[in-house]
Amino acid sequence: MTSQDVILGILMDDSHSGYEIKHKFETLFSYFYNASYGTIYPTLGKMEKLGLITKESILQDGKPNKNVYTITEAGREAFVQYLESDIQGVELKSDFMVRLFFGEWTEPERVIRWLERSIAKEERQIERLNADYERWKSHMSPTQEICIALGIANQESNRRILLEGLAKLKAQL
Amino acid sequence: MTSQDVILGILMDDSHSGYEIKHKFETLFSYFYNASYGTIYPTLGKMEKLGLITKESILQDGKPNKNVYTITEAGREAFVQYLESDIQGVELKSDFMVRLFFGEWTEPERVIRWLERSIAKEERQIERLNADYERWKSHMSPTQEICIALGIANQESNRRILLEGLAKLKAQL
DNA sequence: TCAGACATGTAACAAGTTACATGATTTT
DNA sequence: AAAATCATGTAACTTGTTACATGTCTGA
Repeated sequence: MTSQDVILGILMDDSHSGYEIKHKFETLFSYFYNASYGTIYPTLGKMEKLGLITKESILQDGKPNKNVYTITEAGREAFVQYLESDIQGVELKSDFMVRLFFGEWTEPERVIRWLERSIAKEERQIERLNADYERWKSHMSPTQEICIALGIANQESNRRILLEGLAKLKAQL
Repeated sequence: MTSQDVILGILMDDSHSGYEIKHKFETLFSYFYNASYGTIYPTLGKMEKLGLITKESILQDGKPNKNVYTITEAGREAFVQYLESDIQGVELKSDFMVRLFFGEWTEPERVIRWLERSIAKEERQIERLNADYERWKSHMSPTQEICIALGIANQESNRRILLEGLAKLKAQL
């Protein structure tokens, strides 16, 4: 899976600018994929050269021009090819879990602070995902529903385990 | 969190070679962090130059020499500084979830195959994590227990949601 | 006899982030 | 008056992977 594949997926049902694509990453998507402008803009340029997408410049008043990209037939074929390729394993990099693993090398009070902040973060995320679900569920595909259910269930399971762990650590103080 | 921080953490309670560090990544750790030899060896070299670790070459017969690294006082201080720094947010990159999100663009049979394979994978991982826990629980710290509990709970929640999703998709066929 | 464990290291390449550069409009 | 939104793009840098290079011993 490359950023090109993900951008093709976003352009499959509608044309978008680079700015809008970034927005989609942040709202719908950030839970399992993300990319910065420094990735998005050069990738769109490369994809246009490859003939996977076409660019249309839209003049706006008061705002900068918008470059709206539309997927081509070749782009659709490339996306289908991606869907037919082997699935890559998930990559997770969690600073929080690394610290937890090495938690014995710092004061219990600090570890407790880590846990409390992490729990608060999980709770904010659960609320955000539930709100996202409420807002978009009417036009979400069945597989997208599984996606968001995975996210919510994960965050709820994290919350539960962290609360249990926190209670145990506090009992040992 | 850099690979240097994680390597320092591993060297905190015992000296190890690069090969052994890689092995630790793969067994204890791969769930939330990993690095290849191409990262480990150059990082160890850099850390030695910085005075964070010292190298001792051990001659072995029948096997290649082993470079065993030991953390220095400066290394311990650097590790403590890492533990005092801000926690970085988790980074997740999941090809599986991206495909699920775009699942409407391919045949339902393919999506069902993705789900079935993913469920089988989660089940293997759950067994592996449980086996790891049984093997190491006697010398695991309380925070390490939280770590492994997070991993197991996550994988079990994924399994549950995927099974539910699979049933729904099959019903719609 | 062949795969896998043991063991280190480099070079080429790929991928992605951050910071910089620019600037009007709208909301707080 | 400041911050956020809208909008694009590049250059320098960081980080990391993959493949190559080398070689023995052990167990299936």
